[in-house]
Amino acid sequence: MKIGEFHDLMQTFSKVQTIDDITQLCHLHSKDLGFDNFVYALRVPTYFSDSKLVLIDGYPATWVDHYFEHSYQLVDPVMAYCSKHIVPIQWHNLKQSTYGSAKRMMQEAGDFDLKSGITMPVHSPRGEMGILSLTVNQSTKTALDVTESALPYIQIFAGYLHEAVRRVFGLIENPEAPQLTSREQECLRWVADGKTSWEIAHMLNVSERTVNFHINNVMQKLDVCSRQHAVGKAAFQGLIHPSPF
Amino acid sequence: MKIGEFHDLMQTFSKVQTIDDITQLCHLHSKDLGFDNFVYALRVPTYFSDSKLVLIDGYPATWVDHYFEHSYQLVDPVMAYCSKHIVPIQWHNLKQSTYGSAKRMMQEAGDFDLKSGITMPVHSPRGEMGILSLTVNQSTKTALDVTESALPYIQIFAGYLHEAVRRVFGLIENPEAPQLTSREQECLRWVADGKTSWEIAHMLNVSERTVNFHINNVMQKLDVCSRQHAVGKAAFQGLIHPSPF
DNA sequence: ACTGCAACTGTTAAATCTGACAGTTGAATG
DNA sequence: CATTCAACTGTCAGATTTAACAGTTGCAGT
Repeated sequence: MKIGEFHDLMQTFSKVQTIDDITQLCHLHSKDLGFDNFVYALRVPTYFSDSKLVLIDGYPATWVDHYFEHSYQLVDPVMAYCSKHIVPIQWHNLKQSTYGSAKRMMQEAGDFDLKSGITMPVHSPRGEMGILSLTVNQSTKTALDVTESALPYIQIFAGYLHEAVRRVFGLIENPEAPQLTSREQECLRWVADGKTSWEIAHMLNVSERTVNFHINNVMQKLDVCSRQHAVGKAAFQGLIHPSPF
Repeated sequence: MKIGEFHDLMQTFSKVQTIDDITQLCHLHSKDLGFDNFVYALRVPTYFSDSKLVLIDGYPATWVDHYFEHSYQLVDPVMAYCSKHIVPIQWHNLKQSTYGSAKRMMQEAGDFDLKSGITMPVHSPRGEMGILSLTVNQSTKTALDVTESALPYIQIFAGYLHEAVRRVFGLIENPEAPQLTSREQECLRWVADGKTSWEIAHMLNVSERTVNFHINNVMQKLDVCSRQHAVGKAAFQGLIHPSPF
């Protein structure tokens, strides 16, 4: 398929309104690219101590259960790759882990018909991470050719898919995100960099009271009652952008 | 050009060792796609109150100076788009801002021959944001066709470019990142979520002293001397992953 | 001229954190 | 069996933050 056509096809993602529609499209497009199965996982951080997981897949439910029961996400070499990179990887090009647990996992995946595959990580502004994997039931030369030639396509695929899921879940706009004034942002940034009120006051040439005043306003706007939490929550919501933009 | 060929071309990015090489490749590839000029900007957070900016471009230096002198990054609609999205945008599809300043900016860009363009944002695991813009000196129908058909290509282009720059700057692996024990991570996460020592102690069923002990260890490992800073620095270095992975 | 709002300032009591003191216990490893 | 290391615990002085009190100033838009 020509890339222009494929790109046009992907625009269907920009209209959908439900997860079911997205699932249908994923089934369709992964078949088009010659794959037998797919899985898309989106991690949406809610707090540091918690996050939501959105799963869209055609995987055997038994495998998915098995995977999370054994906390395989902690040893999965695909996961390790995804948390560091932004371009796709074919499974057979992953460095073979020396850990027995990782090896065992990949073997068990094979038992569930997940033999060859390609995975594309997508990272978005608030730290959400999406992972799209496309799989083939075989590990023949032909199967590897399928993953090879899918390299460019999966990047487009994963991008529009990820954007669609973010849109459906309301992750793009964050209407609740409070507006911080520039002075508030400034103080908060210095707090996040470990400065005390006294230090910030001297840097900004204002009184310590003023610094506390601004930080207090920040804490109220963020609905928290300590600086630590303010830093954590703001970092989370992307409210403190590193300068210059 | 076929996408397979284009993808193979992009693999040249995975070998380069210097920014100069990368610049050459960008010149080459943007010409190939029918564009007159390009700019790639990478924001690398260092602290919350500071970040490094890597610029790779063929833009008129006078425009770049002009841009930063007037702090246009704060009103630039392209920037605003990039900080929220992960798929490319053609400039003529950007919502026209009601703010006079944004409109004036786009007009001035036109005076510098930046008339039509397409931009692709790339976000990576530690919050670095890369922006690749390809431009045409005209705003004719033909120019818009160039941007239109570049939509799929620029996604591949930006991905491999971004990965190359990250590699060259050593942003992928972070060898200095200290290892936190599981208990230390646990405490730190709760701190980032705004809990006091007393609260954490009760949640973990240990004494308050123990919580302080762990957090103290964290602070030493991170070389900081307050909880705020620990949270900020850890969030920055990606040391506290939201569960489950 | 009136309104709204960001930025700014002083004081004090109570809560919380920081850094210093010095250890025990249990699991894993060689 | 010796060693290493994560996890755990107590106390106290001094620093810092939090939450409460009540305002002034100057700019921008209606």
